[in-house]
Amino acid sequence: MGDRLTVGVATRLSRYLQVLTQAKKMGRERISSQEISEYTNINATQIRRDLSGFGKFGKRGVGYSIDVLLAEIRKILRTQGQHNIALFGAGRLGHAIASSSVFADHGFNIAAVFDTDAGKVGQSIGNLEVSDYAELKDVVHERNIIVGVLAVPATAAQAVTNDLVDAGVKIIFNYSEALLNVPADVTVHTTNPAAELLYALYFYLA
Amino acid sequence: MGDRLTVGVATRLSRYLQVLTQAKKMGRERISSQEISEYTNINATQIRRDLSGFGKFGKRGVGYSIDVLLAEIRKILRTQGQHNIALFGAGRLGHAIASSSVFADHGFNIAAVFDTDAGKVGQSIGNLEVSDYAELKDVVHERNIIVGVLAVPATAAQAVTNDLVDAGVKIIFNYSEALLNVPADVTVHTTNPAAELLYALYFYLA
DNA sequence: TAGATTGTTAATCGATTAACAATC
DNA sequence: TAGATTGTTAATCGATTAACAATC
Repeated sequence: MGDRLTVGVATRLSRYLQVLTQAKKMGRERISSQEISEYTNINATQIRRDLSGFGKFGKRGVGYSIDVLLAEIRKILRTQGQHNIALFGAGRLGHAIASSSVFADHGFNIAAVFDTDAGKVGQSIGNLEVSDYAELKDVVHERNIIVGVLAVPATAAQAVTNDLVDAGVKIIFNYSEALLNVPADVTVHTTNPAAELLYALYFYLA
Repeated sequence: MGDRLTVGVATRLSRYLQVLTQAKKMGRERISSQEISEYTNINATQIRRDLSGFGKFGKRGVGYSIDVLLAEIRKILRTQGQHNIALFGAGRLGHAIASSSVFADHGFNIAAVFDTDAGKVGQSIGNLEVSDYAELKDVVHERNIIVGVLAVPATAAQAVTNDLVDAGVKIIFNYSEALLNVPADVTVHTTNPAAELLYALYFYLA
């Protein structure tokens, strides 16, 4: 099947990957659809159905081998390789992101850090140095950066976005609350913690 | 209708609220279903359908008044009041969260900050002081804290979670990558930036 | 009036769920 | 063998989409 996955399937497979990665880190070797369900809030039958569409990866009465499932899902999502991303903003949030393993665990390598504050150029953040913002376009091309992660104030987000779009980046991950205007071929993901809390709160109060 | 919203509707309404809040901040007064669609990636027809189930909030040919829609959705989600939350972890991520307006914008007040490192007690973070972790249970009750936000290392997340569950907190917002075990009546939301990137990447590569 | 956008219908597609045989 | 869990079916429900009259 060279068919494109539906949005729903791709989203769910990504979430299984997240759980499997973490379960492996915790030393687990096998996992059942029921357990994945508890961590993702996705129905266990649906998990089995999603997976069985691509092959028989599990063992009845036993569950799924985490290594096998990780490899299979990465194959399906075609995300086995390493991908370079650039981080914008060397403030507290930028440092927190750079020092976290959450991107590295999934094959995303932070290949550059930028800050519009020229005074920060050359400062180190993790094992990287803050690059000169003027070199954005060159760095994106040289290091084949396909994702821009925005850890900048909301007031600066649109300007950085425009420069990223200009440089040809097609995926933007927005940690600010700004609403970003981009061309139709650019994808923006805005993190949304308060909205998720409101939703949890509704079911708590109701 | 005293009926409970479906999970899907509650999720989408929360996302509309996020966009409306930000659009208002940017000085906008009106917005169309098409614009909300561009920012949320939710189909415009579905947005109108979600809203029209509760009343006729828009004006044909014009769009929706942002103020009207904000008030109506808050009414529907019953999230008009202020809610107290507690932040765990006074590191870089904790500071970034405390200094952001993302929770305050939606009526969430950070009423306490804790850190398991006793050396940090009394330090200020924003206009709060880090409280003594030993007082967790008392503070949760006194300040009526209903959400715990975890900005702690993955290795510490389960222990803090257990203490929160013990103190009666039913909603946990997990910024670490740890898989948390909780009783069935406790809701955990784990942020998942890498999984969302994987999903965006699939559609970029395909 | 002309243009824009809502509110609503109807048709289709995907998600959800229960149930259970297969089998490890 | 007994217990557990997958793989799969079938039935239902909600999401998605196109289309368009109503109306601002």
